[in-house]
Amino acid sequence: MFFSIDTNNGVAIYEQIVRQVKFAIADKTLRPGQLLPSVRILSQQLAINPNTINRAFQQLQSEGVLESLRGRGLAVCEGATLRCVGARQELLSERIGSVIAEALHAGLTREDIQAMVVKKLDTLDGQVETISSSFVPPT
Amino acid sequence: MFFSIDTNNGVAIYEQIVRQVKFAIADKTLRPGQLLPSVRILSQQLAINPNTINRAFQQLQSEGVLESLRGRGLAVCEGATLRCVGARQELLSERIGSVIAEALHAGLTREDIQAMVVKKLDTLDGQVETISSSFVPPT
Amino acid sequence: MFFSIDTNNGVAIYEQIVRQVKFAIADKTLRPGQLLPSVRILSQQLAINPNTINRAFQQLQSEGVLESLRGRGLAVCEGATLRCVGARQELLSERIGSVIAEALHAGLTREDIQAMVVKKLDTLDGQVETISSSFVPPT
Amino acid sequence: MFFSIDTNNGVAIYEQIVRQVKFAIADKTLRPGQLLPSVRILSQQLAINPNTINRAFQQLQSEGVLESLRGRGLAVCEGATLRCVGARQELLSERIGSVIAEALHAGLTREDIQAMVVKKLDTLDGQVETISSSFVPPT
DNA sequence: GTGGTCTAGACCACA
DNA sequence: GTGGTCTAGACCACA
Repeated sequence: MFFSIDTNNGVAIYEQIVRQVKFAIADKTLRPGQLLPSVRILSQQLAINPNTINRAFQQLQSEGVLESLRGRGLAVCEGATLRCVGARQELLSERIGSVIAEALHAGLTREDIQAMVVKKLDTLDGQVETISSSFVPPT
Repeated sequence: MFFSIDTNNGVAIYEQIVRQVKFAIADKTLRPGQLLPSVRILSQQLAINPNTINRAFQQLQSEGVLESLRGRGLAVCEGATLRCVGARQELLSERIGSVIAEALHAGLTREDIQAMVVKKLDTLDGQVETISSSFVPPT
Repeated sequence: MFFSIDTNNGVAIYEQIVRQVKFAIADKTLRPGQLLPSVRILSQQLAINPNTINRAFQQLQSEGVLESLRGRGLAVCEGATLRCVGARQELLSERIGSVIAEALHAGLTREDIQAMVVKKLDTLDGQVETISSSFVPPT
Repeated sequence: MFFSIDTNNGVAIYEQIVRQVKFAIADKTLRPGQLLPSVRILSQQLAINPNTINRAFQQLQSEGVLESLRGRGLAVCEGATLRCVGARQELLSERIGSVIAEALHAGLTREDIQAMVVKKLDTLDGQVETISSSFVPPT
């Protein structure tokens, strides 16, 4: 399962799902044509109300990332991979920018901030299996 | 003025105010005994409803950061500085951790993430004080 | 319904609600895990604005007495019973102390005050359960 | 000085002054014709804004308890003593009733409440010099 | 249905 | 002038 929901980070749950679907597509964990887990199953696994999953999937359809295959479920659209790589870059960049802006505004120095980032990377990176990145560096 | 409100970053306005007051105290921009700008004035300057300011200030009182001086205004409590330095550390650490967890989950490597952080630092820190950076700002 | 609001006794409405929720928990009228009546319903029954109810509930959350179950309502926290028993003792003791201090200051004797208390107990306690009183109710 | 102001008991400051003037008159600490301390002096002694004292004194004039003597100050009205004795009875009875109602509502028994009253009397009565009471028992 | 946030505007006590 | 409380009503996320 490629979703992990954090109900205390201020990001709406449906928004977290939207982001993570895009990330999984950028990642090629989900490839064009591939079906997503059903709303019912996801709702059980994440202990999230189906309406919330639905709302996320509807937004992904309206953005042309997912498409409905009658009677089969929701599949990743053709050409979504590239767009999701771009979207990932943008989504993460925005959030990182917002956090760093707050930290600078709070009076921390570059060095303070970089130290905190490294510390968090040390803590969190170990917890995830290392995956070779398909990340496209900032333009 | 030491407040800057972003109505689109998912963080509630009153919560942003709470954080920034704590930051300003940690910063010694606001010192114990000092009066805060009045609710009405802040409300005008930030174009935020007075009730929203009030809610933030109520929370800060309940946390022992501010105290009400009847008819005069709200003042920073004695001993708030140290506690706010701790709070600042915690608040920023949490948010940075959340963003980095998301970035790792999205498949980025340590190096990808650090590169994005440096890029943002160059952009944002440069807006304040270009000299302090040893990197060439990208603009 | 375990709430009774008096809009003319100087105590803020939201504060009366906070106290009475704690009393009901101390009382075991409300037990840990149990859901409270919804804001909308309480607001109708008490003829009080929902925001006022909300404010009381917010405070109870910040004190760790209630917790929000997303989309379901507000529940009594585990372990709240004991803390509310202590809080009840303290809240009532404070108010009784304040009234007695005023009565003594006004020149009444211990005996005067105790007589007034007995009289009030006879009147008010009789309204609930006349049998429990060993005094003859005055009215 | 016969005033003692408690800014944390929920009763408005001007209301506390009104009550205590009436108590002092009921008590014969203040007798008809006698002048009250000036607003300026009271304001200094109580560390209360003169406007607040003024508001209390205006209410006492409008109730016929005090009268203005041109160029001399405010004096206790003729016949105020008896009315203040009645008022004292009523004011204290109301407040005591309100507290006892709350305690009963909170689930305490008569015995619980009387025990708390006795305990408070033991604590507080010692602090005040014993004064023979001119208290009129409940009708 | 649930609570959470925000705006708009009133009235009050106090300095 | 200051903050504190309350009402009225809107919109949102979630179950």
